[in-house]
Amino acid sequence: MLDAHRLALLAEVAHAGSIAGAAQRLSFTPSAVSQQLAKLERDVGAPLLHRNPRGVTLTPVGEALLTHAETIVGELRTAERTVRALLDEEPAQLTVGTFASAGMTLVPAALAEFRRDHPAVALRLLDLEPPDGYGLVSSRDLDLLITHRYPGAPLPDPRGLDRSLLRSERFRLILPEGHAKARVRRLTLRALAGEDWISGSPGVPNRACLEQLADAAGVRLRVAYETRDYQVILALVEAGLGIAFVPESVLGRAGRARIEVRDAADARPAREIFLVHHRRPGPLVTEMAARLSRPQ
Amino acid sequence: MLDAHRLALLAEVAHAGSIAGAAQRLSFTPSAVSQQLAKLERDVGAPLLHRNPRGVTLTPVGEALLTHAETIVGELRTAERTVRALLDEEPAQLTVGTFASAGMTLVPAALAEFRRDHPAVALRLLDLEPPDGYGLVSSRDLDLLITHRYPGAPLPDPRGLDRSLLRSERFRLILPEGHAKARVRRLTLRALAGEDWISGSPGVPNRACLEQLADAAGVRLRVAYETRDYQVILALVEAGLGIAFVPESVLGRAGRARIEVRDAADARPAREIFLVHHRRPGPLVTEMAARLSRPQ
DNA sequence: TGCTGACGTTAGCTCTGCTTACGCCTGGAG
DNA sequence: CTCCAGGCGTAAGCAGAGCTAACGTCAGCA
Repeated sequence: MLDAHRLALLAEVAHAGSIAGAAQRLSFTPSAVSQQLAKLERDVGAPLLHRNPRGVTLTPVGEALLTHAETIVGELRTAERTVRALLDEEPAQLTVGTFASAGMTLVPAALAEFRRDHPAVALRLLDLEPPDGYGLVSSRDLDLLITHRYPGAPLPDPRGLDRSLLRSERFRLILPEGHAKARVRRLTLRALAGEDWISGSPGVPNRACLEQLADAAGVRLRVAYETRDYQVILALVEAGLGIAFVPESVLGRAGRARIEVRDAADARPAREIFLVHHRRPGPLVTEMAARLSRPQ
Repeated sequence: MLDAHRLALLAEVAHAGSIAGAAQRLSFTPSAVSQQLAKLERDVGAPLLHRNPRGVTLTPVGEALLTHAETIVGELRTAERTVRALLDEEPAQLTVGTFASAGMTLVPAALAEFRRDHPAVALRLLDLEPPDGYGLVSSRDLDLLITHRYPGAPLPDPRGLDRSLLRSERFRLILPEGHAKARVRRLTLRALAGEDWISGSPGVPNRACLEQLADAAGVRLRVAYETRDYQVILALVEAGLGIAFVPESVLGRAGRARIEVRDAADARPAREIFLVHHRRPGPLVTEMAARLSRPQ
């Protein structure tokens, strides 16, 4: 039988992206982790990691084993919670994983309410960008994951977890105040093809979405500034450096003073926001999920 | 995090019913097993076993942990199989658990066919009486379980496994050849209340079923001979010592020479036979299940 | 070409975990 | 009642697993 400790180590290394990183998180020396992984590979009979000069990546066998490792670690933690619950030793801790913009908009209100009602519960927040995070829910590093999908991006395999649509959030077009195109009644992507766009780097879902929209409209957009941080995008637009699509929620309730908010007639993207948790969530998870679902 | 090895040990001890028994199966000394269990109890923070003079039984916490232990062991074995399959190292082994009478009737034909088509696959057969066996499927000690339910007996929690009804098998009333009551056209339980009955000991599902039937008919039956072995029951009836209900299949295709087979008009019990296996069975399991399902 | 950061290896020590030996307890046979 | 068998637990000792520390190796970079 495979060794669960070593599998847990594999999961940790996969998440950290390097042996040294995992070792640090676990308060071990890299050597110890390396040796244990070597033994796991001997047990399995095949290499699990590609040793790159900068960190490691998983082989196909390693990938396959990783998903199992995560469910096993999750089962071990579930077992632990079961007996804790039987012994009335509630650990009272809730770890929520969010993507950056949700962490600034959706989550704080729910978190504040939750904290008011359950001051004894230790709340932890983790930043994760999709499609990461599912494995951490499987392994119970995370109690609740808030994740999203941009149009066209694939929806990851739920791996036996419970996933529900929290809401669908449309994107708005933002322009600097007084921008020439802001006066146009019916804005289209085609009409905006000549502008300087602000978006994420290639590969970031944000950017992929924008390029897909442009393809659909038959135009080619020029991305003049690259950043994945929506707050930075807002600042750049405010400074008159370009235009962008941003999720409605990052605009805030009151809106921004020096920004014009419009819609493109031929491109109305929206991202879906999902809640992911274990099949039978505890009461704390259920309550937090309910708070997040409540319209604000 | 709990130690998976110790949890596996707990499962082994629970199945064996004693520390010494588990130790023998695992080729350890009882002392080693005892020490590991003591450490597991310290980890958990609560006793898991009642130490009886003859063997051990689980505490409620132990029971709860056992089900988790079984799924964890099962997950570990699943992980192992996944990588074996990726590396094309099929272990080619199939372990089937059956109850005694199925082992003599249902299974042999299917097993023979299977062996003919897959001579390289190692077949193992385990005898188990319901409601045991589900845990062994969870922990992958068993690939396929054939189990049954007598009328009125509770159906165990499937625990995330796949359970399908294989068939429903009625019971027939058997009497010694030339028995006075064998001439009666319409036999009833009430009319047979004065006879010597042959059945299992109290607690055996067989016996519980008989008593329930008697209650329903408003009579009290006298069990003169107790045995759970249907072959022995047949022999006793042949010898003229009493009458009994037996599953149809134990009568064999040709029937028995010195036995009269009848039905009771007011009591026509039947037991349900189930197939239990993991959610996503491998091809060998699927094939064996198909063979068993085929009417003979 | 030297420097940095990451991984791997080796030697050595600590500590886990097994065995052996022994004691305690209960239930059944004589 | 006594004795014995079978079960569990504890103590001491030893082997091996697993960690640390120190050093070696390699790729990328100035």
